[in-house]
Amino acid sequence: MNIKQLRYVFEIANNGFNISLAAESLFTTQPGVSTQLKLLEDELGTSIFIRHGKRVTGLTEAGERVLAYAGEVLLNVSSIRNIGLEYSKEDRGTLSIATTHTQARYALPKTVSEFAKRFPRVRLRIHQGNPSQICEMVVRGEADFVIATESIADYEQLLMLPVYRWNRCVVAPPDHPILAEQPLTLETIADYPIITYDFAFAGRSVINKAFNLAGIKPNIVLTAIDSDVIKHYVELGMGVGLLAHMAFDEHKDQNLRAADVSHLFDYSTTSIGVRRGRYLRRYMYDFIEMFAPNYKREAIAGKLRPGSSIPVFEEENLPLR
Amino acid sequence: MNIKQLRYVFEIANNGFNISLAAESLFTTQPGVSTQLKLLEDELGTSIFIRHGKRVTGLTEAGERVLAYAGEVLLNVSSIRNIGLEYSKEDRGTLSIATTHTQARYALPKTVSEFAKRFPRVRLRIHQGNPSQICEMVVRGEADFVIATESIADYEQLLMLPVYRWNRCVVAPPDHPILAEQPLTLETIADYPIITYDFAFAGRSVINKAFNLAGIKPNIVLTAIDSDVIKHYVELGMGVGLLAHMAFDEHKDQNLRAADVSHLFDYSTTSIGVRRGRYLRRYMYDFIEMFAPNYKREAIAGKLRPGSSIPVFEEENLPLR
DNA sequence: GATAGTTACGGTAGTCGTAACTATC
DNA sequence: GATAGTTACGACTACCGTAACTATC
Repeated sequence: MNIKQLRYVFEIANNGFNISLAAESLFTTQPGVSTQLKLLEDELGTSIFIRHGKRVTGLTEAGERVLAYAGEVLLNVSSIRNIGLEYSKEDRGTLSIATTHTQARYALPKTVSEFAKRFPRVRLRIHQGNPSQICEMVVRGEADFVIATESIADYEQLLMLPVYRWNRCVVAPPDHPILAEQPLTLETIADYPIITYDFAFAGRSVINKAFNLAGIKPNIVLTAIDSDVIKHYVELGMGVGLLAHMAFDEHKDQNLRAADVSHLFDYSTTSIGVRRGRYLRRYMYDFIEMFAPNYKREAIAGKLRPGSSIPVFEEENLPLR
Repeated sequence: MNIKQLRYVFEIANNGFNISLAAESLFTTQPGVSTQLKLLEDELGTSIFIRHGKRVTGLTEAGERVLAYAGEVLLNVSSIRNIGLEYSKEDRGTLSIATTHTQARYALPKTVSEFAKRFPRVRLRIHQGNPSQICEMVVRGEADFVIATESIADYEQLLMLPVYRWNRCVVAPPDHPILAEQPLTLETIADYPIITYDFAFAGRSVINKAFNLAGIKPNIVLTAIDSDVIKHYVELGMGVGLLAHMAFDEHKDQNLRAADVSHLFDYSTTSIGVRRGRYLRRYMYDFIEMFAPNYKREAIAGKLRPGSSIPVFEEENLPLR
């Protein structure tokens, strides 16, 4: 058994059980992957993948278990590599953040540019996706952090640090009648066509919950994954926008007006998530601290160590944005 | 980087930073270990061990971290091997129990012989040592289980399952005056020379605590790691024995009489401990269930998975022995 | 001078890519 | 017939053990 074989297994499973694809993403040839897989299966005395004739189609029961441990090995190996880099090339490296559009566009820029100034030799990478996609990127080790809102408490392998809470506002063109309604109620909002986030996304479920509880069926005419897209369609007059407070900027969005609706919806919490059991470079801790000043290096390091208990973080006293 | 190199690092650290010794315990040659270590250090770009000239004397800061992750890798690799065995040689394997003399001699025989009958092709191995030794054997992966009393809550890497509670009795030759004293008090016991367990051991601290609280200084004339040794010296008239209830057998110990002293000392809890993040063979779960029927396979498996929270087990309703 | 570790060297074995072959859809 | 996977083969590389050398205690 060797690390390469475990990586091959991992990659085959993450490429739809297609050995040729896996080989490509491993920058090697298909027969090589095939042979190494066979060697590993022979050594273990049991097959890892289910085969229909020659085609690989899924994991055996043993394979599922092997895959889980193989993933851990790869994670640990990458941690060791990172330790090497930490002590040999202190100021160089990569920081890979997986996040949603809203965070990338409205919450992160300040921290990211500060970080880039402080660590000019660290390459930054921002990946976008929906909450489950970005979480899985971190679980698989393809990204260092995930920054997203809710729905991410489900990943046992992620350590989630709540950072701030936020709520929503209604946006509309300056002359829109909804802006005259005081105070805004769910009923009023439901009178108009609504444009808001896609269901898979950032706090959308909170919106649904509020309307459901009130027994109101809102008229959602358009959903998007992206605050800018929502705002654009609101400008075109397609309806009123319902979006995160931070996504509205009085100066930039001069064609729109916003009205706070914090009283109508639950607050959502945005968290930063890291893979448990992973070694984090010092600059990664610094990034966390820049984004969420209440999380100090040592506190997180302790929680990340394998075998440490799942901490429950206070969500009450988080800053609002 | 490869698994072998990580194993070498691990073994060097566990052999007092002596490369020659490590090579021996790895069944290979010293130059081989030396070379591979150098290769790994070169690849990581940082040294793992502190060197005085050519002598290796300790771990660098980076090395400490590397070692921790290397240990995880080796654990995961052995888990994968075990999965292979589980699915290819279901009924064959090894079960390695690290425990104290008292457990091995008085608590385990019934379970062990039952187990041997049910799994005739599983090789059994019982290691003895003091609580910290045997815990570390499990942490290092040299044993599958540790069965011991207290002082083992400190190992974050071990999942401890409390199994039963027990207390102590005083033993003495049949004509000894202490047997006439009713009821027995700490003061009375302290009037006689006492023979009991070594300090490193099984519930010895509970004994100290009781005397300390009462402000009494007991006259402990002899300590041993072994109930049989204690009983032997009691038979010789050197003093009264203070030992675990289960270590006294009315039929076999006909030269001695026992008096219960549960009212004088706190109960001690004996637990079975397994390394977190390790894959356990089915027969291992069966062993646990035979020794502690309230622990079912699925419950433990869930707790063992990496990243799962540290469970707190009830100690209140445990059986007494 | 005994113990511990590194460097040098050669035979062996494992690895990887190309090519040919086979099976599935 | 196109896609997916295995087997075969040869060049190359890595590995391991012996031996010689060097440093520490």
